[in-house]
Amino acid sequence: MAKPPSQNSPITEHLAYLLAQANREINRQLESRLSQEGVPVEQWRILKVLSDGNGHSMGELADAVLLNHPTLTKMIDRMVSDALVYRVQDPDDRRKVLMFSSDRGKILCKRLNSLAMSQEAHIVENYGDKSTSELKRLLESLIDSSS
Amino acid sequence: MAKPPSQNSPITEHLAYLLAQANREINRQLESRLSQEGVPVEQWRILKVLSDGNGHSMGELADAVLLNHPTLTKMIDRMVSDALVYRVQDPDDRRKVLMFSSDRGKILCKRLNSLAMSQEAHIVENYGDKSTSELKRLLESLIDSSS
DNA sequence: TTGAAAATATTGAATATTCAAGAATTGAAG
DNA sequence: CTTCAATTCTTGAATATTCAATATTTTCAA
Repeated sequence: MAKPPSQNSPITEHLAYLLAQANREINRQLESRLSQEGVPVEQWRILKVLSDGNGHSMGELADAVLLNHPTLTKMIDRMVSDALVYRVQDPDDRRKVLMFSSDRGKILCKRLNSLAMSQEAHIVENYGDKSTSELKRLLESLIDSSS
Repeated sequence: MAKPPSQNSPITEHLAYLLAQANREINRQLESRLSQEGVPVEQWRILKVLSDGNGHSMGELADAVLLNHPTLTKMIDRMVSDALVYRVQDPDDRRKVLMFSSDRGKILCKRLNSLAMSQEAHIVENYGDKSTSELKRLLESLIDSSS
């Protein structure tokens, strides 16, 4: 069994570092694909979450897309300017703002999904089907056990 | 075998998303521990890499600690102010700047290592020894296959 | 019912990061 | 040699993120 990192272990033996490194690499690849549509990764996440057609509050959305509230607010401002999404005040709780994807946002989202799917296909090609699904399973389980 | 994500799959089925989510969670935990010493995660990485006592050029260091060059330059400026590290011009190639950890930096690094080790121990407790080492193995292999 | 506390989203100032350009040095071809 | 391209690091301006404070609405206990 792998030993845990000790005082003198290189940083590459720390789980936190390996996660950061892998995330950086994969995120860069995705970023570079999505740049074809001029859209940052976070905006793809937002459009994807909103693509279920239901309204999502800013709080829900911030959790789902891994951004904190003020950052999300400002990104949504930009997306509203680009007519990709729109705000509606929640009639049941007027503190909340419900976000929806516009038709334009939905069309863009489909193209972004294709780019993201093709990235994942590319990873599976190099890295293997079995490793990919095993890694996903372990990541899900790590996330569960950490929250 | 797990199916790859399709147009309508939730974002949680994408490897890129799972990596981002896991990284965010684990990084936050580490950040919260290291804040006890008032040090951001990136500074721990820098001190750890420099703790071998060898000089590392800014370029090397930027790769190793997952920061791009200008960001690293500015972080190093702060750490020089705090007397944690110092710059030496490389005598063999005067374009390069070699970075070294000061004694103060080395002492701080030991305390930070302990905090990081205790975090990893905590993860292993909840998540399991076997899962942790398997996850590390898969991450290393993903990084290899992606670079 | 009222008033204080909690929840939700946004704003503005402070901070940090990134992009593009610059300065210094080296390498290498003519 | 000499000059021109490549490498390395830093800087300054533009951009983005974060922290703390604010405004609004809801909840709930007295």
